[in-house]
Amino acid sequence: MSSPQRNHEAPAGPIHPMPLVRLDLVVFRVEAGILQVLLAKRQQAPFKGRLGLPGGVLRIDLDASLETGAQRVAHERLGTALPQVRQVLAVGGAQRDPRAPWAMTVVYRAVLSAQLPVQAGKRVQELVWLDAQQASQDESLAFDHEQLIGQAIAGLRAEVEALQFRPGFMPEEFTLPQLQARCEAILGAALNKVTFRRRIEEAGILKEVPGKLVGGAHRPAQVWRIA
Amino acid sequence: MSSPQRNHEAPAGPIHPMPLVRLDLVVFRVEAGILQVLLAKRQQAPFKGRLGLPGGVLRIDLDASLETGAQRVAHERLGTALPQVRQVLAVGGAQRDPRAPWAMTVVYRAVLSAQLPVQAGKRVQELVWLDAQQASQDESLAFDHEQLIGQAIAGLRAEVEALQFRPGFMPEEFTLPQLQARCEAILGAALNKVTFRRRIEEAGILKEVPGKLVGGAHRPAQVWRIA
DNA sequence: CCAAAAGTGTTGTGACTACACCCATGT
DNA sequence: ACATGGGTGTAGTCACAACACTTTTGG
Repeated sequence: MSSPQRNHEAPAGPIHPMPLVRLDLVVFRVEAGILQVLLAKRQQAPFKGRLGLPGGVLRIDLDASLETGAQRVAHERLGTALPQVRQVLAVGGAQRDPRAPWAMTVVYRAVLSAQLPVQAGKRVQELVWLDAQQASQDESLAFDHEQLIGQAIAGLRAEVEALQFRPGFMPEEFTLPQLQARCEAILGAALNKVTFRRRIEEAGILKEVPGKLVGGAHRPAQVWRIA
Repeated sequence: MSSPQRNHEAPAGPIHPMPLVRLDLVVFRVEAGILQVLLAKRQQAPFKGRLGLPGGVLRIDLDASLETGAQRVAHERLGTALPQVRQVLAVGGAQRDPRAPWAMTVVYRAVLSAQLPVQAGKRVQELVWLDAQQASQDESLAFDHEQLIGQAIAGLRAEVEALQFRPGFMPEEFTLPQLQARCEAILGAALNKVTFRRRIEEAGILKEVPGKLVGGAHRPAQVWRIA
């Protein structure tokens, strides 16, 4: 009885105009113990010349879903694939963007694991890494992007506190001190070494690789992998 | 309300078709110690006759923002205002809804505090309260609504565990046993009385009202208010 | 042998739980 | 007086943090 066959049946009721739907990206990395966020200098109005999140318009002819759309935007604007994007939230309203009578944005976040080379792509003048904590309070950013960054940081921190590491969060192989340092940078606080290792152990999310890695000029550390 | 002021300076680039944007509601209540979710029997294809989340199409001529749009849909479909709606997530894709070539949904959740009388409104045949936990695994619901319900439950539980009670979560005045019972129903687990009260105390989110309330035929309980 | 970082054991503290107990009211 | 649920005190347990310590490498 539920046989959706006719794909172009008229919607029950009048056809209403739809808003402009954009996809924006909050891309993080950890550099020198600091959580940084990737911002683009805007080439167009509004907020021309200011810094804002890289993003693009949803293309219903190209994107199979919101998430794959976010991946496409990453490719076009940043020239790289993003590991494990996660949705932050959606915002929208009539006064959001002067280029359209009604505009909304779906925001995704991702963490770059290694030195995935990010390079400016289509319609991006320049890409800049800013301290994420500072950017989340920087009123000079375009739109309400500083608030979106704050929401993205909150979500990322919750995930790290729960030790939910997705593939792509770290390089293929890494040491526990490296992982702990990364977590500390994201959380903005020091973690206890004993507790951290015990929780990792109990979570059972890592497995060791029977090989070692030099750590400068000292005792080498055990190498691990996710899952 | 907001007159679309034709700020149409041609968007830099071609104008792309936009998806159908819907707003769906996950409305909870607690009845007899069980967390329940409100579902509507669908009058139209797809999934005609099945149960699904009440929702409606975003109207850029009526809605100032996504959130106020969710409120409007609540009024139209349920005949009531929803206290403190919170966004769950947005989902969308090309194959989502046969009525449109590309459709997306922004999902909001809310908890009805008292017996706010919900009644079927425009284009709603019948409203039903189901056990929320069961509904989150009920494959017979329309679309992927059982997954959306699961996400909404997870978000609600996280909020309750953090003791983040918004106005409207409870009636104006209530007792601690009532609040604890409500939390237990939402979490689906018993809470320790001592710990619960100590955490409430430390959080400082409630204030007592110098008045009492009878609790059946026994010792009356202290009455509290939020904030 | 020394420095420095990796990794482990030990102890104290604080939060949660279980349990017991007192309090206030209606019958 | 008693039953019933509201409210509080006490002791045991568990997780975490601080600290000390051992281990392993390069110089």
